[in-house]
Amino acid sequence: MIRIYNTLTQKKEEFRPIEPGKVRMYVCGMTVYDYCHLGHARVLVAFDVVTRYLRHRGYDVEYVRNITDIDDKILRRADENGEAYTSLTDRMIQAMHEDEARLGVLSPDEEPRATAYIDDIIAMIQQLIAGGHAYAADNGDVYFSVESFPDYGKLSKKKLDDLIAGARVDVQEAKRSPADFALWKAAGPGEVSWQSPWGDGRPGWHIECSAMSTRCLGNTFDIHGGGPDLLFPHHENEIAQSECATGHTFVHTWMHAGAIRVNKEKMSKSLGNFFTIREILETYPAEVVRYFLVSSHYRSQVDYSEENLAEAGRTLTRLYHALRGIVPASSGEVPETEHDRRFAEVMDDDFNTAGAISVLHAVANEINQLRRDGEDQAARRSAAVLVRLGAVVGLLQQDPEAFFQADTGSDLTAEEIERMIQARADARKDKNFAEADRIRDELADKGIVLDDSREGTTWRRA
RNA sequence: GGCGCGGUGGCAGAGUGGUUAUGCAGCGGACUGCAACUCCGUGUACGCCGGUUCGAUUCCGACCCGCGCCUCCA
Repeated sequence: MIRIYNTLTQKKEEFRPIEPGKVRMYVCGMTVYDYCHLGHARVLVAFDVVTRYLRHRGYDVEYVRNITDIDDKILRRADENGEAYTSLTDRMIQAMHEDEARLGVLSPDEEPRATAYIDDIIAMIQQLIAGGHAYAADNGDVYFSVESFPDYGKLSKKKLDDLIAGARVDVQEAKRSPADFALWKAAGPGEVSWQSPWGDGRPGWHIECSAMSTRCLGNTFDIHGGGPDLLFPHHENEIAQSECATGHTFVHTWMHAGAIRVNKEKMSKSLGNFFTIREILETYPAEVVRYFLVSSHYRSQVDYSEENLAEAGRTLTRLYHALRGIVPASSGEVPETEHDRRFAEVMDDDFNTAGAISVLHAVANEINQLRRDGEDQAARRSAAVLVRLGAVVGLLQQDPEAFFQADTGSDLTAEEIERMIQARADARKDKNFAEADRIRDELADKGIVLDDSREGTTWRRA
């Protein structure tokens, strides 16, 4: 039985999909006006693990993650760049797909783009107006009337009175209440726009997710996820829009990832302290970044630091060492082990990847012991377990040599390194240890570490 | 101010009413020409004060500290 923490009820609940065996999940994806940063990576990886694990447990998962490709920030950035907004969004979408692939994030089943759902968006706004939940203002905007939805605030636990009194929200003449938010924004002269019953304009920020999720997954679906800062207002507003438009419960389980921090401050656009994924991947192997993200629980806050990434690298290296130089048995031939059961036990508890990783280490330890004792067949079976459990969290799927020898940052080619290793082997045979050590030191200076074993010497990047 | 989350060993990070998290780093030993890798062994923990309990790091309350959202942000 899988238990998931539900932001709506603020507790872990037994997960029961609406349709047995089938999971419908929607995750808020990117607004594509810039490269993805580490915070995006966290959400991508977190829900990638959720999807992989649910499938591992036998569920048929329909995973939808949208792309918001029309929005004020996009238009502003395109304008600054002097390019068409579609050229900006095309570029950023392609970059996002590259980043995802490098992090081992599987593609969602559907990736709806807001601009392809304008008709659905307009239809939903019409439903809201017809139901008395929205109104067209004199300026051509259409607003959602927050007071028309008694449950407003149920996700973020906010009281409408506090929101209005706090009123850091836009106070605009056209709004009936300061907490009302735009469903449709009238276009200014020369701005990108679509035709609508209220004049030319574009969708507001929140409506596209309501329209796309409903269109792709139905009025009510199982899981809706996203980053921590979407909880309010974005997800709160989605609930209001969808439940008022359809008359049905929108989502059963709300999941939110924890924030990434840098130097004890939240990493955010407004603070300007964010790292893009591609920036980080210049310094660290992608799988190390993924390991770093998976090594703590998806809801906890994590601190990005060089020290933490370096440690993730050392730890992942240990796991790959266990797999080095042996061919895992075929997984189908290895029945469920105690490790598989333990892994499922911790993952069933709200996707506890930190606990799952401790199981991975236990398996690696077992492999190393078996190899020490010459139990090669048993070691191959345990290796199969390690690889199949690693797959569920998206780790350890590379050939170990590829992991060890990629991105050396060294000028030496593999051939040159092999030649030096051979020269060292010759020197050792002649008991010329001074020369052997000189070669080893020279390689170390260039970021190459040697590992000696009975079978010979292998190398890896430091 | 409103709402919410958290304080675990040198560091990272799970978890539990009484019994080993795990990893990194450290220390001792084995292996090694010496190292690295690996193996064996090993130390240091649950913010503070009360309460409940036979027993609390784990439940309850107060306090201190940190953080997030309330504004574009994943």
